[in-house]
Amino acid sequence: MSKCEQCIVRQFSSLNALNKEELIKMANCKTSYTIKKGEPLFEEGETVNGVFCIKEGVCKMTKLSDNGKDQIVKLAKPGELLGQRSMISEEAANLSAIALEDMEVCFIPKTELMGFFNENNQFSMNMMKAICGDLKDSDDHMVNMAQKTVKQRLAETLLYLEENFGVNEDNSLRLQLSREELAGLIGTATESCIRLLSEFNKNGLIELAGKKITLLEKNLLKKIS
Amino acid sequence: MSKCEQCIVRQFSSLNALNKEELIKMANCKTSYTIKKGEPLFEEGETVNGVFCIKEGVCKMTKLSDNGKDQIVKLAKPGELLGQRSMISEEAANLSAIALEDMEVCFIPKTELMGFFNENNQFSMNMMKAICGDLKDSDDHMVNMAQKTVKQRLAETLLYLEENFGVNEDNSLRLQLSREELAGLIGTATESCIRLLSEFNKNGLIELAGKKITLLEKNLLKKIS
DNA sequence: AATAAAATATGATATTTGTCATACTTTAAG
DNA sequence: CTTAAAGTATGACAAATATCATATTTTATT
Repeated sequence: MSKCEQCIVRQFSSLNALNKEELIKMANCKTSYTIKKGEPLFEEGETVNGVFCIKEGVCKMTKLSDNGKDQIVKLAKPGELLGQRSMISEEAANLSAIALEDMEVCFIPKTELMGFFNENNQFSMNMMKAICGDLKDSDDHMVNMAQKTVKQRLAETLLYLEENFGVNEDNSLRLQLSREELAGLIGTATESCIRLLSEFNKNGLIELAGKKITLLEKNLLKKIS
Repeated sequence: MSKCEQCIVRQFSSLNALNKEELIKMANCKTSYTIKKGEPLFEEGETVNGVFCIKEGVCKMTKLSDNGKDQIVKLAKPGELLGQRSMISEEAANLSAIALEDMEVCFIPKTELMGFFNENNQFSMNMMKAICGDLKDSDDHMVNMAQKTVKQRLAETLLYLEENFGVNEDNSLRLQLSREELAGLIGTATESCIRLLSEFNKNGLIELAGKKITLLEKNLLKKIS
């Protein structure tokens, strides 16, 4: 069993408030999982009795809309915790978490975390701040969905993907989403997404090479968004 | 200075976890305000060093979009606390809070609340749950914005307004929003909102009488949404 | 009560976006 | 390597929505 104490990603999450003793306790009760690309960590409606800590890989948090399309509500990367909201609300998961890459995650059971809540105020505070951050992001995202055109949202999302998930050596976006996923993220039909990508490509804003997307004119993209 | 102990709305918010002693402390540091319809409690970008507790009246939480339109992110009613997110994140307000009716609110300074956080775990937990509830609502709202048509969102919103804010004696929606505000809530142009209201009216789903809106065929509205 | 201002309503039209059909390309499976 | 399946691309068209213009109604102000 690996030690939480030595886990690098811990520093980037609410867990950085835990002391040595608490980390040892946590290491003893956590479970580690390997999740393959495309597999779920948990799905909408499931009861998640604890929290997942992402050690490696990126996942999408999606919600199935009435029209049958999966809306991507959020992308989560190493260091982030998943499932906090459902755990705290004591409700079933509102979103599904699906691996976009092979992932390594640890599961920390609710009972353990609740103990930390009661004993470690800084930890509670960190957790609250994380959720508050999610709330702000969600509100902002909602306003964009409501008020911006698909073109604006695509431009914005491309910039977001580069900023938050980086690029490969060839400058293409590191996180490769399918066109369908990208459409789900910006909230549009897959064909519309493809069409606009083609347009951006023709206009020299981006370069398309198979699944690879490279941002060429970030200033112009910013202007569009 | 009125006593928090005897305030009815307290029971509906996170504050219901406070004990007698804490309530007395709070009563001594809180400030009460009367806010007239149309006036702001606080605005986007302001620093809010505490939390507002709504005693009476409803307010809208809005965000100004780049296109100049005000998107209503949330409606808040008596018992709800406002400004928690900014306070906890230690950031400027992300949203403006504007009174939709004459309001009575109390302001509780941050310093006081932080003390309660540290001493009263149930209070922290309540606050977290409230924010988690907001996050779920926001995520759901976002998916609706992205995936539903304006017509669906209007139908859904009308039902939401009746369910959450009730009706007058004549069965019309108690909370009267202007067409512009309603448009801001469902995320569309004012004209589109008016047009669809007219359509619903013609089809007998609702009845329009000036600013008054009465839901006639809730089952059909539900079907549409 | 008279007038101005704001809100509501509706038509005409342009734009955006979704849907369906189909072709092409890449990936996966045998 | 071959074939099927999935993903990507594009055209044609329909539907949804925004925008602009203008009329009507309501509300506020003097």
